[in-house]
Amino acid sequence: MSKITTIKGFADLFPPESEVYSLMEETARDVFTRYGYRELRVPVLEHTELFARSIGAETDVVQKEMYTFPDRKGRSLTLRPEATAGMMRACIEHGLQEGVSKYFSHGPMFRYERPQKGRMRQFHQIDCECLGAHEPQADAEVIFMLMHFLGALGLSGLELNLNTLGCKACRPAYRELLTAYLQGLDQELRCEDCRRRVQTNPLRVLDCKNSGCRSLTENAPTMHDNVCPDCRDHFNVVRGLLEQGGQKFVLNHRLVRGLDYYMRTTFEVVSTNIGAQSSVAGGGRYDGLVAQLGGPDVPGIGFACGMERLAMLMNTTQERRQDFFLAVLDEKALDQAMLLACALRRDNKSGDVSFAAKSAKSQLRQAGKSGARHCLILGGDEFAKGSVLVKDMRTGEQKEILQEELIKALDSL
RNA sequence: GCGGAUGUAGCUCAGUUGGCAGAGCACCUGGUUGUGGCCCAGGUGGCCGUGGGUUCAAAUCCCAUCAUUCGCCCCA
Repeated sequence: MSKITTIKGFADLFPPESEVYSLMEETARDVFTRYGYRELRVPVLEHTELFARSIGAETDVVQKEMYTFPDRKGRSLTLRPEATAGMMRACIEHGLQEGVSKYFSHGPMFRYERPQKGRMRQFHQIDCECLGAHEPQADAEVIFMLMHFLGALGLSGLELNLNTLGCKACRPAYRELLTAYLQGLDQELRCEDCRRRVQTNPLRVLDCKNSGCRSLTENAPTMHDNVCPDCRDHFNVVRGLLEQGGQKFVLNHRLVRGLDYYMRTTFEVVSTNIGAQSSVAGGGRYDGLVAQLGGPDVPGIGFACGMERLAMLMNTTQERRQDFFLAVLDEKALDQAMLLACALRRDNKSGDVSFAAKSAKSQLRQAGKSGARHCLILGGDEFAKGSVLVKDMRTGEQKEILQEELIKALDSL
């Protein structure tokens, strides 16, 4: 019989790693709530069209990375490759309130890519979306919040990259300008991919990691120098706010995001020491997206954090702590022991109880490994007296205590 | 989709020129009739990824295949 295994690019998370993910989720909730965000839970499966319309039909994500399949009635469904589209869909479907709405979410996303370090086919993101604010103060707040969150996870050594992508008024002109510039040095472009990109997505040439391409585009016109006055003013306010707030950042004119809906402010947080997949969070403004999905013309800005990548940066040494381990030395006492343990748990104590009467030595060993503060020993003698022997695992002191006084005794020890 | 590396015990990995399948950690039992960590003794645990080939003989050499992994692409 062949073994059934996980699907390629899908992973089981055991402790302590699973606990790191819980910690990230709790921290996110704690921090985001302070900024007025509330949780939105949306489905993992959506109509394919949602993603085609929001992310961009020409992007790699939509063209070759989605888990798309027909349901039993032939409708095309897709496992979400990112969170924003579904959250926008939900907001539109249930009617947006006037003013600003702030939502966060977290959960699994799916992309059919070749797995590698920090990249799974099922991966997890924490997302924040702020709708209804076109002002640059909203951009700055979102960035402050993201950095606050990453700081609360105890991460350091991260770099915030910032850029503006212009808007639908000024980006087309820049795109032409850049294309013309790139075609001027077409022969010298070293990498194959960039030759193709000049045609399909010229902005991506700026983002190429090939050092030859990078030096060739060193003097290319930048979006930043070619945005319209409105975009320039917007970006300057964002930069000014970050500076005043003491948030360091790097202006990176090569920062071009892969999803079509981004405009104006974009940002990305990178780490230098987790291998090739260095981007741990990214986001930006997407003012046209809600309208594009059939909703009102409401502006938006948000970001996504890659939990797998954050996990690589967090130290996973969380010690196990329990209040007790209940060792049972006599078969007669097994039932009573289990009931006693449950009573302790109802009284907010945490701990394990033996289901089988084994040697004192082996159970003390087990108690030690469980990290229990006290080992409660219930053998034939204690069973007869209705008591329990309480051993302090740190000092080794032990004391016999009647079972009905146990709860009070554990508190005072 | 393209390249490179690796598959041997639960985990991390040795395994020489082709010659009985190994270590450390973990786990279990005992040393102590009912007392952990340290120490000591013993023990469980393997289709050597899978299928074929060469050979008297294959974990080892050859072919295929699957899986994992690191890069590219792309993205969080």
